Amino acid sequence: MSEELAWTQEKKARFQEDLLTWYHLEKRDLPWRESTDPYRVWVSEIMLQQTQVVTVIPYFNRFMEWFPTIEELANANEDKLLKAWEGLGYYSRVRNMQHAAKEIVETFDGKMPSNIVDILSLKGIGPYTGGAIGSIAFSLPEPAIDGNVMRVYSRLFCLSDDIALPKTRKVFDKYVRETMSQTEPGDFNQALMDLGATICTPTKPSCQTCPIKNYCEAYKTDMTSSYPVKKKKEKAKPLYYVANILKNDNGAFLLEKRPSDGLLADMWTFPMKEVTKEEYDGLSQAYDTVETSTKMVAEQLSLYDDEKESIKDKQLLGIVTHIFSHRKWHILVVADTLSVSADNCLNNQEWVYLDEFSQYVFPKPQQKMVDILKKSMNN
DNA sequence: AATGCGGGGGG
DNA sequence: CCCCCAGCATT
Repeated sequence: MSEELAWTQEKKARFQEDLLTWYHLEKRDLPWRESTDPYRVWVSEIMLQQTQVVTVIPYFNRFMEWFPTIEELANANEDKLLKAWEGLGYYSRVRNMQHAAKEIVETFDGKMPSNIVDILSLKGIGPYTGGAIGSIAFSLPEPAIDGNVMRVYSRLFCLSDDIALPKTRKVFDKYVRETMSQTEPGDFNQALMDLGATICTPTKPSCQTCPIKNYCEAYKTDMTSSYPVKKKKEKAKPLYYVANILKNDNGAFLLEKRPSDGLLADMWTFPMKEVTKEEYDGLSQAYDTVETSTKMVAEQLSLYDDEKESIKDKQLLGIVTHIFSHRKWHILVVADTLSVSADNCLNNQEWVYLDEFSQYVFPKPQQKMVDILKKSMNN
């Protein structure tokens, strides 16, 4: 699969020099690069997992204001913590980070440990993040292999291993470990990330301006478009829902807290009921036609069996679609046109006024539903 | 090794 | 509509 690494020591040194020189001239000016404080490096690297730089910047700045030290992160209120991450996705990242912060306070005197074994022992810190923290904050000669680095190295050495496979990371680990700077590992790793983000891009890489093109096997053979090799992922499975917007006599809306495990754990949404594709199609048809169908709709819907008597009229406000990694949600957003009484909600539910919504943590699909609700109220 | 876990951008 | 971007925990 992979060819032998046959670079001389001299070639490795020139390669590192060329890459580092480029980085020192061209590196992006990013808030977390103002210092190499381990906590700032840690927060930024966790946020940057599966998330683009432009998205992370405002979240990072606010997070450092809200939780300036590891100790304050360890003691942070859970709702505020989740609020700091709202909209960023992969919410277990921030839960794991607080878990690790508590470990650091209890076991490591409140300071990020400076050896790679202890760094990697912390919850939420795997090989990539551990290498990034170790190299940037503590100058440890550890690789930090993310998707950018695998793309760069797959082209550099024409490595055909499928980067979607877990075992492939070990192949790249060997190559990066053998070619990386031992004196400036942090800058070397960040240079690779910047190169992957700005020059050695997934499509149409800017090879002419690449500082290491003369070392690149794929560039020499005009094969950059063949790398990296990556297995295609499965399509998102469609799921269908009806979200019910209920307003009580006081004008508050019913929100529901999702379970503590699984997708969007502990976050708030309008109550949602999963339906089959056939029910979904039937309902959207019914809503689209006439009022005479509303009774049928109410019967089919049966969102709240207890209150079925009160479901007299419903209105389709809009449709929300949202794509996750493996699922695609199709949501009919439905409002009751008649108020219901202000008592009577389940343990995981609350009646909330619109101007209080900002105090609740909403995932993106819910934010889209709120937008639809607000728009309908302006009409 | 396979799966679950969000959300963004561009063509 | 399609495509691309992906670490870590869990099992």
